[in-house]
Amino acid sequence: MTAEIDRTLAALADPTRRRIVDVLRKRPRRAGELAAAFEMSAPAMSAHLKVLRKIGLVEPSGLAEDARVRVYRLRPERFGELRTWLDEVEAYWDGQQRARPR
Amino acid sequence: MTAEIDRTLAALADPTRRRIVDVLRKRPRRAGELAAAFEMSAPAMSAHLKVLRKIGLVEPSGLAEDARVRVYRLRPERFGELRTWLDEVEAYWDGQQRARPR
DNA sequence: ACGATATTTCATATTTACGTTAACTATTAT
DNA sequence: ATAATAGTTAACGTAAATATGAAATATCGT
Repeated sequence: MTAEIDRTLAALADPTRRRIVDVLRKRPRRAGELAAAFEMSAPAMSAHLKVLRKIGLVEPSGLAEDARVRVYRLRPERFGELRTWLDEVEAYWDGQQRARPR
Repeated sequence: MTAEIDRTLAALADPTRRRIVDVLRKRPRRAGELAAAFEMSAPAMSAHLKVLRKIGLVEPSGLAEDARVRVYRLRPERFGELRTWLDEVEAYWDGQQRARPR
């Protein structure tokens, strides 16, 4: 679905959100932890997480001892469609066009 | 350079620009051809092409018979950094990092 | 030279995105 | 019960993105 690629790209276009992905790549984090790490208000971070959550790039793993906290983790499998599209774009090399002179 | 990934994502975040890439993936096109194909004014298309051109995702191939026209073509090698980042993100696997064959 | 054509730049209007503070909900602790 | 904590939602201001028409630039055709 090409609309999903668009939404994935829109979600990742914001530098803060892309860095959130980078941080979560190492390990899951609490929402407040992320807000502090990015020196940004909790509502602002919540909005970013909402965007990422809606397209499914991150997910709150509800298994915290304290039910107030939300630990977000990455869902790397959700990047697959974007990667497939990128593959196709780069396959242009194999198509009619030939390598550019260096 | 992580800033370049950010700029690449920003350039591709607009659905029109992503589709421009898709169209150019098949073959190079004239600017006016693209404006017509997307049912959009020439200035609007020109602005989109400027964004893509600035980060180097497309390039006007200046060797047209008619010097008025600009034929834009894709530069797929410019997607490499984004792809590398995507590879790293997908290397995350269920709470653990795991190597991924290239 | 003159008018038509292709594209970009300019000026401008509208929409959208992002950040902040305040308020709300739910949960934990004393 | 009351207060504190974690997070989200609401309201709102501002900055940036995108579209349009008009004008500018350059080239082609007659």
